[in-house]
Amino acid sequence: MSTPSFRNWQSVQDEVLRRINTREWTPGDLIPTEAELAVEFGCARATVNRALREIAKTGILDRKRKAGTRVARNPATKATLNIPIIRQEIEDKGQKYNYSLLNRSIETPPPNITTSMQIPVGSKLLHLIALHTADDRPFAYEDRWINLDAVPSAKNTSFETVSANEWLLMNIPYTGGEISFCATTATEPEAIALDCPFDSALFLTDRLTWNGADAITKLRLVFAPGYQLRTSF
Amino acid sequence: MSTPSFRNWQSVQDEVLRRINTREWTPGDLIPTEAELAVEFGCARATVNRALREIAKTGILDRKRKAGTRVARNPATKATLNIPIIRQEIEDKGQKYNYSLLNRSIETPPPNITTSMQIPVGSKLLHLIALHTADDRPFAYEDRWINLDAVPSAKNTSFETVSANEWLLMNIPYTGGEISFCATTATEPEAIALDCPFDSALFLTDRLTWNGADAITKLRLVFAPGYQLRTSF
DNA sequence: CAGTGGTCTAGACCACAGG
DNA sequence: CTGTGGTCTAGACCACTGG
Repeated sequence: MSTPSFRNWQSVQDEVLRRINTREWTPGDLIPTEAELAVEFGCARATVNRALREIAKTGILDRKRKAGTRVARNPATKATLNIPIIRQEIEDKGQKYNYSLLNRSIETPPPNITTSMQIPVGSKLLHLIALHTADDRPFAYEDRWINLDAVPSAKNTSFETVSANEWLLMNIPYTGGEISFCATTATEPEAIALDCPFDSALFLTDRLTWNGADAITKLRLVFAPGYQLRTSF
Repeated sequence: MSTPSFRNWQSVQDEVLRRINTREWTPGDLIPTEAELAVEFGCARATVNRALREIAKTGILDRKRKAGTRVARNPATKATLNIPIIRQEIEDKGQKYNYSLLNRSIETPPPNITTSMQIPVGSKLLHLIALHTADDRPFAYEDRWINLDAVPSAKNTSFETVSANEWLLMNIPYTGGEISFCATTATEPEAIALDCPFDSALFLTDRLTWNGADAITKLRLVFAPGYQLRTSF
């Protein structure tokens, strides 16, 4: 068998994936070492390393020093979600975006907010409620708390024309966060703002953003009926 | 300012992210070239390349040949979703998993299935309906179509003890797929199987899996009330 | 056309963990 | 202790694309 030449890491990656898909290497198998593959493929070890590293990141391969590289037994599918600014999400669909602030106040938040944001009980946070619309129809209802200790400049911002969504992204750095999705029925203010029946099934996003150890903002986004979150893997 | 030495790509990455977070480099800015940074950091260009490449993958940097590297203006947050086998998802929570097949038949699917799977109208597919339970309580209701042309061996599999979920993963390679999430109200059979009211808001996952150009399976998963999908970024 | 990122190479050293 | 992956280096060539 004349081995064709694999001169770049992508072709090496393709070949490795082919061998996995054709069961030439089956789940649980130890595959040859980088050095061996480099010889076989006629390329440098760094090239093989790059290819295998990228595959390992998808979970299809498990790599351990000394133990070698194995085909994973139960590769949990991984998909990458894009979480755009709402305005962009709407404008990308060719629709007209609009934003309106329904409420702005500084309050003591309910306990579930303080605990998830890890903030002293009794702290006051900026509480914003807003509605995002697409082509003048309700799109998403936003209920947000902002940590004024971490974002003092929010105190002097009205958020009447610029959504907190965009303002925070443009002005406040963050290092990470958590996000969760679920289905819920509308609360009364949500049903009114989104102009849908009280018992509608709505898609809900809950988001918490951190800058280092400081909670920046906690956000509850309820989408109008029909919303879908999509991605591919 | 005495520049400390950055001898590995992770420390270079940290330093670059620090400069972005501190607004030393602001969104839209062109940052120095790899070669310049390599000199400044006292490391090889490949090291800088690795660091910048990884950052670019998160969307925080935009890189273009000749144009250079810029701090992205609207970095859409990216989160990685783990889509485990349902059994693992349940067992990871320390609960007892059970699976039962409610229906198995070979049918002509409704048109929305044939179109999304890009299959000739009138083709017959294997149709499975199953219930996954956690600690003997309904967890998810599965409605699945399997393309027998792409997976002929499914015809001889009962799917009574092994869920299609696991059987397919263990036996059939795939190259990619699409997934979407939304909220829905229960259909009658779903409400009965999941033992919840008809108007419950349920979390729904729709999944389509491909092997090259062949659709393998299309799956509608409806979760019992309270289900949450979580991740971090 | 020329500047920038993208990649490959050959060799080297290191870190980790299996036996 | 030794084999394996993880990474760094210096140099080179290539590919794309902006001007």
